[in-house]
Amino acid sequence: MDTKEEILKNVNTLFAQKGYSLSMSDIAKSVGIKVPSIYNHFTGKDEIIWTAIQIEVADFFEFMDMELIQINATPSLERLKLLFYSIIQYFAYGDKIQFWRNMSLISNLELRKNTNALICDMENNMYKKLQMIFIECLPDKKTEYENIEDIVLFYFLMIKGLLDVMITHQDIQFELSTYIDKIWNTYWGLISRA
Amino acid sequence: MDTKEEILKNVNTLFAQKGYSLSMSDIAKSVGIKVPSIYNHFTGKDEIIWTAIQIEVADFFEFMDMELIQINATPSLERLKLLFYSIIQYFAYGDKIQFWRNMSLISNLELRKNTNALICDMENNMYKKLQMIFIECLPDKKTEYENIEDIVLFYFLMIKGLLDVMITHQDIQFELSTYIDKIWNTYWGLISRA
DNA sequence: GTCTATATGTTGATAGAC
DNA sequence: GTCTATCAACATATAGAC
Repeated sequence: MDTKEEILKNVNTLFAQKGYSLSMSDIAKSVGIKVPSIYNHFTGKDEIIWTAIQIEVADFFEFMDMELIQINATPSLERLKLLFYSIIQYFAYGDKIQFWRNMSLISNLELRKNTNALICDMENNMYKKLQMIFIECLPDKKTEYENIEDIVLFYFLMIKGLLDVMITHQDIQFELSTYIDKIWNTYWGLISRA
Repeated sequence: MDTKEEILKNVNTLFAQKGYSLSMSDIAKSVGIKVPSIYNHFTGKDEIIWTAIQIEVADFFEFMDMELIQINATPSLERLKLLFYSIIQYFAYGDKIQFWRNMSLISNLELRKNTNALICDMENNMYKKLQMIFIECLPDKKTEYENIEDIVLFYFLMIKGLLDVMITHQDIQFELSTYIDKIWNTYWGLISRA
């Protein structure tokens, strides 16, 4: 792997741990080079972080697209559950939740604005795709189409809320998988009867 | 107001903006004193931040207790809605969402552990109190007691998810109040039919 | 209680040798 | 492409005068 890729890979971990306050020396140390060498690949710290963020968002986007294709193979009723668990697992792996959290808290205003705009774009795109999945998966239910919008919104909220819980409980003993099951069952129970 | 209070008040804003990476000179400048003067009131940066966090969590706790008392005056069915809007408004005021977000992302491991433990304690306490409100407010519904637990869990998740959206959309044009109404109506619609 | 002066380390970034 | 050397600015923290 070339140095540039190596830098970006390590910045992923460092940004998750320290957010925008990660230092150039942190990066250099993790890669095994000296600080000035970094400037041969990037113009500065902001460019490195912004690149890492763009890659991570694109990665998640790609992951979601792959998942949406894959779930076509499963029975309609199972798809939403499968997708839910996949998304949670994506963020649970490594430090991804912390990474995404730090994205929205960057103290550099311009960088944060760009980042949040990127996240919103991605979410709106996902929102539309999810809506189609929902319409497909809940055809025999009495759910009106206008309600589907709200139910998709809730699907997002549930995931966001769950990720928040996972952050807060990161350092303490916690039966996560039971908790996740409970949440899904509640959600499914609620929308099935709606 | 004495200097110590003034420091803590300003640290509240600074921590919301910069998180753990706020600097002693940031604090000094905001209060209008020199850095060494801060050490006459606190042993160091960690103590200041930890104190500010404890105060904020206690403040929220107190706020919730006051709200729980106040809503007794409203009709049973309106209580949960009123409480929902109150909580959202609490966090929407000033930089409180950012403050709470930064709490869970402190790069100092020990401080973060203590902080998250504090948050969990507070939430567990709130959880129990909310459960009682729910049992009181949904007596004529066919909701079984075991379901109430899950519905309260969802009440929390919905709020957490909504706060996440508010963070992501902080810098862009966004019809927040419409969005909030939509979420509440969906939630209420779902649990009313359950 | 607040200050000046200072210690000691770290930050992001650049110049220029190899 | 990587390095050493260097920079000015900043960090947390302390000693000691007033």
